[in-house]
Parts: sequence; structure tokens; C-alpha cells
Amino acid sequence: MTNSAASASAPGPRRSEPDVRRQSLIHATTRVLAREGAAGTSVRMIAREAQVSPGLITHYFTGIDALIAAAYADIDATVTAAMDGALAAAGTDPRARLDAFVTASFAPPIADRALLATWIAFWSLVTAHTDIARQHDDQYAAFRARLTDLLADCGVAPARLRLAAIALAALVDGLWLELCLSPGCFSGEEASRIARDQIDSLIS
Amino acid sequence: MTNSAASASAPGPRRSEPDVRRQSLIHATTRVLAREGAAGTSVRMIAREAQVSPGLITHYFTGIDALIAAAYADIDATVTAAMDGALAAAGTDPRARLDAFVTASFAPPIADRALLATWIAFWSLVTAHTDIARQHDDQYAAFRARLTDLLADCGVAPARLRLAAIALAALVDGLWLELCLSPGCFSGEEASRIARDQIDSLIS
DNA sequence: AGGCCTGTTGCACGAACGTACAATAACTGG
DNA sequence: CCAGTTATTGTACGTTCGTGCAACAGGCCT
Repeated sequence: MTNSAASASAPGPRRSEPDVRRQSLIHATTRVLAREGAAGTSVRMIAREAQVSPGLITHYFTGIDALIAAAYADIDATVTAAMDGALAAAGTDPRARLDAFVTASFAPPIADRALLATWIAFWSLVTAHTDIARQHDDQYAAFRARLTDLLADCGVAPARLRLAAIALAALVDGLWLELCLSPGCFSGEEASRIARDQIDSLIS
Repeated sequence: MTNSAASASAPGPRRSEPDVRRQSLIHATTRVLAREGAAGTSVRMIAREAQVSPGLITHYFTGIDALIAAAYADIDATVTAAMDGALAAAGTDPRARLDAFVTASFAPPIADRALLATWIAFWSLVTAHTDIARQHDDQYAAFRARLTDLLADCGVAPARLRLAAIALAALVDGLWLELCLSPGCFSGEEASRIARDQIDSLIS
């Protein structure tokens, strides 16, 4: 990390590498979304959070919708990276890999309120913008494709593979959603157990 | 229905029963949310959709957040009513009632884009408003309680009942969400089949 | 050291926002 | 038929929105 925003106490404007600044704007967006919700998220709010001028956002993104889409893509990359890490740590046993997948889904950094807020803000754009809708379709298809591979390795019959992946994706998504939305209802461990039970019945 | 909005061609303002007008404002809200998305939904837009003056919304609701919350409660009532109808038509066999429940979840009027848009708009308020968060908790608890009863009638052991209800609720929610967001990915019939398969493994 | 490049600021602009409020018009009861 | 009630309108206000743009300033190269 080249420059730390908090460590610099200089009053004047600080120049950053374009990629670094761009990333800091994306992270500021997810923070504002988590704190204020989608309704309270604006260019000015994000700029204040990132401690930059509002005009800078226009300089990096064509509009606030593009910024939210970038934040969504960034979070998707974070989730994917966390998944890869969990799978790598799980070794080579197919069933262990599948268990690691669902366990990681209900633990930090994936089960996180800030992620959910960004997700919801993105969903709220799907209805109006067709390009956003396609981005969602693509990313969700990638999510299901990953599940399909894991299930195939566990010996699920090809004929049942498609619906099995849809089922597991829906269960994980539904559990993840409620876990973030109503944290007091059930725990991440309980969610993992539910998902593992369903996997048992899917691969039998 | 006392007065039909479409049949009257009179240019002047038309007075309505308060309850009727209130309901028409709520329905206009869901229509705008479905068409424009949460970002494009404003007091003026809703008023134009309902063919009334913007000031009237303030007269019936304390603010636009209250209106969205009312729209969410209204949709929840619609869903509950559709569920009751499906359950009544299913007869008394416990398993048939459970099947009717999931089948109804993935067919009109429940599997509907307008419902999803309202749902998402409501979710986007959960983060910022604690009273909205409690309304969500209450309504989702009622949803799970209904599932708990249906599962108990099917002979699910009391010890497993709580997690079974959470699991089925999450699966139905996840399937319903993706069915509305990406209609081309899988069909309502496939979603029903997935849910029935999971019920099979839950009650065994 | 000085000049170019560009990241960055700060503001200005028009539009749209949510809400308040007095005036108006449509029903109701006498 | 008239007065009272209230649903409804229309508008005005202050705020905030997203964006465009000219000026400023920090970093690199020669």
C-alpha cells in the first residue's frame, strides 16, 4: 500500500496513483452504502468519506451508477478471492472442498453487512439498467458454474447437476441474505450445518 | 370498488374514500418501483403515477419512507393471502399443503418483478432505519413460523424443526429472488421441483 | 531549477428532491 | 339550499442532487 490516508496529517491535497485513488473511492462507496444505506448514498457523501473533492469522482467514473457497479464488481472479486483461499486450504478431497465453500460463505469477510448493502444497492439498479442486469447475470452464472464444478467432483450425476447447482446457490444466497439482514435469527455455524445437510442429500 | 379511476374522464379532481385513495397510492408506489427502480422513485413520480398532486402524499403518509414501508406491508399481506388461498385449495394432507406452499411461491402473483422491486427498496432502508429493521424481523419471523407449522404437521422432529424452517425459508427466498432477477435462468416449475426435493430430505 | 503533465480542487449551474401551507372544490348533514 | 368538513390542489421554499469547468498544485523529466 503506497499511501495510507489516515497517517497523513498534511492539510493540503494529496496526489495518488490513479489505481490507488480509484480503489479508495470504491472502498469509500461500500463504507457509505453500509452506513447510510442506498438512499443516503450520493456523490458528495462518498467524496467526503474518501476525503476528496466531489469533482474527483466524475474524473474517475462516468457517473454514480458506474461507481456502484464498480463497487459491486470489486466485492465480487473479494468474495471470489476469499473462496479461492478457502478452497485451497481445504485440500483436494471433493467433499471437503464443498464444505469449505459453504463454511466460508457464512464467515467474514463474506458474511458482512457492508457487502450486503452494496449487493442491495446494485440489485436496485438491475430493474432500470439493462447493462447492470447483464453484469448480474454474468456474475451469478459464474457463481453457479463454480458450484457446478464442485458438485460434479462429488459425483453428482450430470443429469441432476444443473438443478443441484441452482438449488445450492439459492440456499447459500438465502441463508447469507438473512444472516446479514437479521443477524440475531441464526448463527453462521447453523447456516453452515444447514447447507452441509443439503449437500448430503444432493450428492447421495 | 366505489370509484374507478380509469372510467372517469372528467378533468377535475376526483374525491375518493380515504382507504381507497390510500390503497391507490400504495399500488402506484409498487408500480413506480417496478418500472423505475428504487433510485428513480420519488414523491413526484408516485403522485404522477397515481394521477394526484404531490401534496396528497404528505396528507396520507408522514414521508416517503413510510409510504415504502406501507407498500412492503401491503405486498406482504398480498403474499400471505395468496398463500392462504393455495393452502386452502390443497386440502388437509400435510405434505400436499407444503407442496402447495412452495408451488405458489414460484407462480404469480408472488413470483413477480414488481414484488421484488418493492422488496429491494425496503431492504435498502433496513440499514439506516431501526424501525424498518424491526418490521422486517417481524414479517420474516411470521414467514418462518408459518413454515414451522407446516413442517411440524409433516412429522419433522421438534429438535430439527427450527433449522428445517430456516433452511426451507432460505431456499424458497433464494430461488424466488433469482427467479425474479434473472427470469431466463430457470423456470418456476424447476424451482418448485427443487424445493420439493429438499422437503423430501427434510421430512425423512 | 524550471516547465509540462495531470491529479485535484472549488464552485457554479440547472434540475429534482421532500415537505409545508393556504386556497379550492367536492361531498354530507341539517 | 346552505354551511361545515375535508379531500385535494397548486405552489413556494430550502436543500441536495449530479455534473461541467476553469483554476490550482504536486510530481517527474530534462
